[in-house]
Amino acid sequence: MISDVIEKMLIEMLTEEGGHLELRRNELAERLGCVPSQINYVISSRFTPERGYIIESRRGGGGYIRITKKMIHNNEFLMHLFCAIGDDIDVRSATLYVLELLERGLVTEREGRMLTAVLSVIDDDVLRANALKKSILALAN
Amino acid sequence: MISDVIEKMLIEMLTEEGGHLELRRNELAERLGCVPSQINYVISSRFTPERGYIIESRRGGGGYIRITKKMIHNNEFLMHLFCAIGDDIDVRSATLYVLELLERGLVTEREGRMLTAVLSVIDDDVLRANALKKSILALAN
DNA sequence: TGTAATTTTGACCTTCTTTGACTTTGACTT
DNA sequence: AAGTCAAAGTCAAAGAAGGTCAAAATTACA
Repeated sequence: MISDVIEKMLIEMLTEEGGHLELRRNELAERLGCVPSQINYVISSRFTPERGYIIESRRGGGGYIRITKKMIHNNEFLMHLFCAIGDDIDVRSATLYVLELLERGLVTEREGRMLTAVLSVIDDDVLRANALKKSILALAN
Repeated sequence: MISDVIEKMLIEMLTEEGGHLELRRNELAERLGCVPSQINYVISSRFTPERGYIIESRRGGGGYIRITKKMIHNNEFLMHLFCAIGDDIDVRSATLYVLELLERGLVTEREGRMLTAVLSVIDDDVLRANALKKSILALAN
């Protein structure tokens, strides 16, 4: 299965480069003999934020796809929290989580304020869950 | 990408000269090996008033392009930012704003990462604008 | 073995950059 | 004042990426 090959290759490159990788989609697809959108498929199905990856990209001339691996796995509590969040979360619970982060000194007071502020603006539980998870990822490393 | 090279060069010159710069378009284009209008492209796509640049120019003999980086103070900047956000904002612009907050030392790198993470998750321009504004408020006090 | 999930492909879209032909403006001559 | 030349400005077309989505193919599984 070509997807597995791509995944392995990306992971290998990623560990070689120390968790940070920038690639040219078309060039890579060419090298692997697959269509470019296959790369997107692999990325969106395996390099998800749930697994600690952050994806950024840019189109046009000089475009790229950037993959960053966040090491949240070396923090037991963050990991636990991450899983506990689930697919959706209401404002109240989210606020409680932030409070807990604060108590454990994993975020500063300012960061905590910012987080609660943002999370309370979001009016969708799924979106809020994603936002919280991504924030936690951003804190890691 | 030649545009990035030009941008870097201009920024470098700009900081060297203390935020003020006057250049000859054709001469610069020649030196960089690109068409003159490329300079215009870079200026209009990266040295925008939104990012605090002021562009003036004159045609004809002895013509020039002048770039000035407006140095406003933090409070003023927050004010400006707050207004500039408006009722809605797309991910790209939002990210640029966060970058500027970072450059001014108004947020730490962690805070910046958190902010961009959250803002990129939000899929509605109006919601994103509100989130960004609230965050900025959370920064004050 | 039939159905659901996953993977593969490709046509079409959006964004960003590069280039060049053509336009406008300003200074200097005559 | 008219003409000329030296800038800079504009704009649209072409080029260079990456993104999306849905249909087709394949694989997993009850």
